[in-house]
Amino acid sequence: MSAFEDAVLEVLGALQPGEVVTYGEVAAEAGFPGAARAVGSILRTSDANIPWWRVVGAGGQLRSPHPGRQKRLLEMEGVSLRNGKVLVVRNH
DNA sequence: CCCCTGACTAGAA
DNA sequence: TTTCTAGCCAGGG
Repeated sequence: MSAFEDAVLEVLGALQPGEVVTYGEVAAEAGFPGAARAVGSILRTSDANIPWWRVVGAGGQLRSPHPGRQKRLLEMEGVSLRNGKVLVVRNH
């Protein structure tokens, strides 16, 4: 496991229900600003039990390969969506 | 070391 | 508003 993956998993593990973050934010908080794309790679490959549905693209877009499932999971946690986008993402 | 891929982004057309 | 382009980073061949 790389230090990068470790840091990212830690950040994701700290997320609470209803808390949504963007790929870029996760990368930054993990200490690798600019590695948003690499964060996506981890969600795509990692087998770890991580709350992947709480990670969205910039602007609240659902970029996962299963937007329907993601939307359902988010709404189940009380996150409101509008046109397939999350309204409030943790902003800078 | 080179080249390509992708659950990313910001900015220009 | 939608589409393209050019940077970005970690992985894999």
